[in-house]
Amino acid sequence: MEPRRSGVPLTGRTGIFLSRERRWVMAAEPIDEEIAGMDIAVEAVDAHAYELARMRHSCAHLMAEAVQEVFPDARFGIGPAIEHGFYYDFDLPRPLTPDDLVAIEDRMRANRAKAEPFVREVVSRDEALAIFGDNPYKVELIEGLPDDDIITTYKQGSFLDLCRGPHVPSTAEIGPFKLLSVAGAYWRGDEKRAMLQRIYGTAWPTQAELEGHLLRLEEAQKRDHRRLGRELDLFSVSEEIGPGLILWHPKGGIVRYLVEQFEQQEQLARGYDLVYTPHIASEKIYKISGHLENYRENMYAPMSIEEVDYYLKPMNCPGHIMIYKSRVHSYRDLPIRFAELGTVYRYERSGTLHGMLRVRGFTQDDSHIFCTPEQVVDEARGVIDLAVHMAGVFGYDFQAYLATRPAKSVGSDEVWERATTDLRRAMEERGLPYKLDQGGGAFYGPKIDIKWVDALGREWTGPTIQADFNLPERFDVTYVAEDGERHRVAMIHRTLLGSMERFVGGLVEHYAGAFPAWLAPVQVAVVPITNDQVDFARDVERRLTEVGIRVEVDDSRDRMQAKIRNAQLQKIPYMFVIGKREVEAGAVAVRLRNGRDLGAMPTSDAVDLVADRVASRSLFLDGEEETVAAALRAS
RNA sequence: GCCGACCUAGCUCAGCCGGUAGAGCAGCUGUUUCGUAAACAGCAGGUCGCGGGUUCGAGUCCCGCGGUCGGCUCCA
Repeated sequence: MEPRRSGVPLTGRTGIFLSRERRWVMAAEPIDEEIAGMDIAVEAVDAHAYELARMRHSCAHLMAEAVQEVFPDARFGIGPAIEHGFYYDFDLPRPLTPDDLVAIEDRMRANRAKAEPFVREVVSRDEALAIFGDNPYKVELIEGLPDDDIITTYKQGSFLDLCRGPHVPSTAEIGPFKLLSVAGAYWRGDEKRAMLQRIYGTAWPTQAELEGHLLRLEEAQKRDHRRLGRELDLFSVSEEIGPGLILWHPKGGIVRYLVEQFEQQEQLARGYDLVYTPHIASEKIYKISGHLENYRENMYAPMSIEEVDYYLKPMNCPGHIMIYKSRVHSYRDLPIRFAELGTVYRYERSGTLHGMLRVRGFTQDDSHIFCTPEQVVDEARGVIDLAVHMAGVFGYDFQAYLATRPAKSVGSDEVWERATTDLRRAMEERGLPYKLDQGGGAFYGPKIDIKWVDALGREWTGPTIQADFNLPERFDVTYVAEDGERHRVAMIHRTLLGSMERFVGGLVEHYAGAFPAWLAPVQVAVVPITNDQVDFARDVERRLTEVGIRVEVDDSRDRMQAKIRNAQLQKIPYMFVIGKREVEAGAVAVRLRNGRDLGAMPTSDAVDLVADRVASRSLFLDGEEETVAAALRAS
């Protein structure tokens, strides 16, 4: 049988699969055909993951049973296992309250204790329709099943559900769980359809694992860039300025500046040219580019300037193309790499805004590479090199994806084939392992997506390298080849960090606000113990400032303990404590923000230590940290 | 945009069944000058998100709007 949309033949295999939506998809045991309508990107047929997902899915049923007890009129949607737990969607007579969750959880525990068996039964289509006839959601699911599909139900206790399974033998085998939140969710993810109430929960084999997971959630909360952004005075959002528009405070500004400087230097060293393009542009350009046709819902209303409509730019590509087209280019000029920290404005629906991570105005580290078709592989490889380098500097792991042709797209099959092969080759030649993101490409071309994997194992938008067949056509972008004829140029869009907003927001969470020395807004806090040491502290400040180190002297009337605590809370990497002894010895006592006390050392040594760590963009504050980290990696 | 929750001092949060706003931290002033995560005291600070309604009386109840949060959808 031909898999419909999956691209991964599953027939005859047993197991579970992690779909592109990061939802665990369970197959019957054994699979007698492919999973209907599922867009499978990643397969994970390992026994442990299988059992975990099975247990979580059973927990979803346990929850549904409890909901049915509390709300006899409830109609049930779907209840799959997901990455760390499960959810179930319900159509209920009234909104759920936090108290409901507690009640449902209590019933779940009681029902689990009954050790009810999960009973599988094969039913005919007509039987299924009869059983679930009063539930339009289940009816729709049944009607969507292929004609020859085997339809099964599972029952535990009083709860009967249309379900492909599999399940654990009895509710007693469901591990420790906790219900986490209620949220609205469209039926079948379609915003034109009914909104159901979704309860999210998490479940684990052991209590320790459950607690571990809850602890990780807490840790993620502590790292929330919105909270740290306020505590560390990095940025804010003002209702008066407007939602989704970021105000960068001085301390956030310096971090952004340093990241930008670093990236610009790297680009200049790799043959990029820096360009600048305006924030608004005439409608003429967006008619040619197709943005008014295809992207209008993300663009802000135009302003009229002497009878012509002008738009805030949602992308930088048109500007870069116009720079390219300002003269005729020989094949000898290519590749040409235009880079710009381009600020763009896009309309985002209010409900999607999220701190610095999802905003309405942002600055992309954008670049467009114009080259010959033959140069695409080399150029893509060059970008990958740079991307891998950046990941290393910021201390991210990464995972690459090759996103292929989506259903709605432009261009011929052979052009797609060629570009996809080029991107694939670039990764393979570079030895970069990647996963397939079937149908995840842009409408105008395939792309490589590299996701940063942060300190908590979460994936973030990272570098993306996209081939574009659309714009070179629309703008008729050409070069003159050796044969003296004009040929169509190949164009690559690429961004490394994505946007400064999202990247710096992500960095805050990755580092939990404790930036490495080179990025720390304040690198050294000088702490005189009493007023008698302030003059010496000023001296130390001067010496640090002279070598470009950002320093603050805490000459407040606080006690030393309070000064240290404040520096600590600001996550300042180095504290130079100065008492009577240090002044006499011309020394400073160095304390790291991790609590380690390096003791007194000559001021010049301390300055050198910091300067060295800054210059090398080290992720570690001193040699010992490095050693410990290396040992952890090795183990 | 949709579903739900929330919005009280710069921050974190109290505020009962409607009776006229409170704490800690931060800030300011004073005293203290002290060896590795919070000295002590005083002062000041709020159209309780905004607008309307119910009521003798609204931070508390109702409606509308805005914003935030958790999701859905979408995405750099």
